[in-house]
Amino acid sequence: MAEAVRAASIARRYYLQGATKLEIAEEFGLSRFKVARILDAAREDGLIRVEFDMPAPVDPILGDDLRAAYGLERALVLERATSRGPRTELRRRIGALAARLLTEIATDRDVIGLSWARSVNVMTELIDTLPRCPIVQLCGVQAGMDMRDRSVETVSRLAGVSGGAAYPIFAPLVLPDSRTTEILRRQPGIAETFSQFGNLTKAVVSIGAWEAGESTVYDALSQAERDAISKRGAKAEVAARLYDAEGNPLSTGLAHHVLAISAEDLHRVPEVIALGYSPPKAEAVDAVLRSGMVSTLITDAETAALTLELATRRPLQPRPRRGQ
Amino acid sequence: MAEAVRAASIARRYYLQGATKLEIAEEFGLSRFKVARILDAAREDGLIRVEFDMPAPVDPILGDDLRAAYGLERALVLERATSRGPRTELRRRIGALAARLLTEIATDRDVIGLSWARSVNVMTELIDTLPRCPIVQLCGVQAGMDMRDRSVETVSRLAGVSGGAAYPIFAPLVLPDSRTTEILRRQPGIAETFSQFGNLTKAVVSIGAWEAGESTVYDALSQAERDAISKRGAKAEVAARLYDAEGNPLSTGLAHHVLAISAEDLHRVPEVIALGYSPPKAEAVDAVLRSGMVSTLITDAETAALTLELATRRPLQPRPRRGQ
DNA sequence: CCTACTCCTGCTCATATGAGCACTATAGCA
DNA sequence: TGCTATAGTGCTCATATGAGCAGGAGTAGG
Repeated sequence: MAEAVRAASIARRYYLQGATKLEIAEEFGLSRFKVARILDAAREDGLIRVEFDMPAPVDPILGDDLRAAYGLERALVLERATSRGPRTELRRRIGALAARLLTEIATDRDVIGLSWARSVNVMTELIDTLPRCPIVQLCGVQAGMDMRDRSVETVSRLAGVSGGAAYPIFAPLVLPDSRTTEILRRQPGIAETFSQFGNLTKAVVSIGAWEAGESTVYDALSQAERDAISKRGAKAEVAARLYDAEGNPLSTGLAHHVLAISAEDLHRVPEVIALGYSPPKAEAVDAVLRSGMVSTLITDAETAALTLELATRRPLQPRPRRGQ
Repeated sequence: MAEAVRAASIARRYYLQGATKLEIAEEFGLSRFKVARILDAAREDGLIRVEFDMPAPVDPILGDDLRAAYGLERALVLERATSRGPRTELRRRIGALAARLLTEIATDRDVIGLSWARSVNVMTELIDTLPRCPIVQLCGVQAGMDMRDRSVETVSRLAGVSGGAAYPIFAPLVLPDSRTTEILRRQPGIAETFSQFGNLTKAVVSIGAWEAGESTVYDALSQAERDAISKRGAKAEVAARLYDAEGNPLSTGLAHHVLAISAEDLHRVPEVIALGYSPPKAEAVDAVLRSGMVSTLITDAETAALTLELATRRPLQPRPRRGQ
């Protein structure tokens, strides 16, 4: 106990008051080596707990582990205590985190892309200030989604908040055939939006799992096409683009009848913020993170833990994002 | 928030995983200076909290502050949550801390002195193992104290546990006059005990305040003598020796009719463990600590906080203990 | 009594780090 | 436009620090 008390004193001087080990050694009449060993031992024995006062309900440890495991720029993990509750509540919290992050990191030189997803919509609703920058819709509107919340206007709304230009896509995400898709893509407004994809500096997307209820695209297809895509190994969907378990983009027939940014264009965006929450999506999150496309992941604690397990279980070849 | 998350990641890598700032800088693509600044800022902003898992119910922060303020070797402060309750309960907890400390730091080369006090008695009752070392009674028995708990035998009991020699004083602490005192001091058993005072390596004493109910010696004197001593500026009493508010030993008439170790001999003991608990004793604790005699203080959280205030209020000339 | 062993300590030297400075970029303002 | 203020950055060099090692104290076993 006497040891522990002394160790605590030393730790406080060192960690909190920033004293040098040499100073501490003199104060306590020890050699600096002894001080170093006491501190190391205290850390290893768990005598010292370093905790973090986060300004948001995020779990810094899970976040940091995810960041390190997948080579992300950062990961915001909704802390466990706040991860409970119905899915809509979880979505609201995830959206709030994303809103806060985007508000914080957006500058007036950004070009911001938004994919279609309920969580992204929640995010836009929670943003009330944003630098003057263009807002670009990354994919068509999912017909199956609830339109009553005026989600079609999300891009315009956010552009209104920002004061920048809006590049919406007033067309469905999934179309019956490639011909219709091509025609729509060449439509004046839509073509203009597509032309912005090369200028994007930030994108907010949602991660879907390739199973019922975990991807609005999945839910919109025929059972035949769902199965065909499943057979190709699709595990995850981002902006109607598919990825296998290793994070490789899959080119399937789907690619030709959706109105959405291409996987390549999305990969080229310097900052991709991906929202992927709720445990059933863990595998999909793992897959998308393996693609190296994501710079920031926003998820909940439970999904984070599951995803981390997947990361540990299967070796992860370092595939760093550009500029990291 | 993005900043905070990054800072937390960095702090975790640095503090918990022991990474060097250079490594962290490379990982995060920052300069090592930036990393240092982030860590400094995180500390200053209170983003990082260092907590301690103490193996005893002690408050490491109050203890460390007391230690630093008075130049002690250490201070054990009973944590606030456990400082509540009736005085006997508090005494039991303080005694338990002292028992644990003494058990831990005693070696077979020690000569241990005990002053008379209820808290010291509680301590001895809670000690069940001790290296083989002599136990020396530092002062006579306070007649007013409750004898039913066989406290007179404390020294013998502890010597029994230790297996070492016992040097008791079977005589009252306060005597009617100096002549009786001198005669008793020369009595065979008592003289032998007094001759051990020069060999003491550790002493456990209690701090009394010079007011009713806060010092058994005070309570044992006539009102006339109490007042006379008060007028001399006495604030604290340790082993029937008196100290003024500055921690200077006072020589009063009392010195000549008590059977106890002299202030000088007590000062010479390398390790003096002082028990001073309950808020009314804060001033006395402050006074005794100013004497530079104490190496270890054991107190409760409330008293510790009050004493700290006194230390801050009145400048404290550095008067370090020997060998520190 | 020695020997081998472990544990603990503090040393050397290469490396990491901090204090203070100089430089750049941006902003506010005349 | 140019000026100053301010904040942020990364440099130099003296200092602090860690890894690994060597010596000493204690100890169990021969």
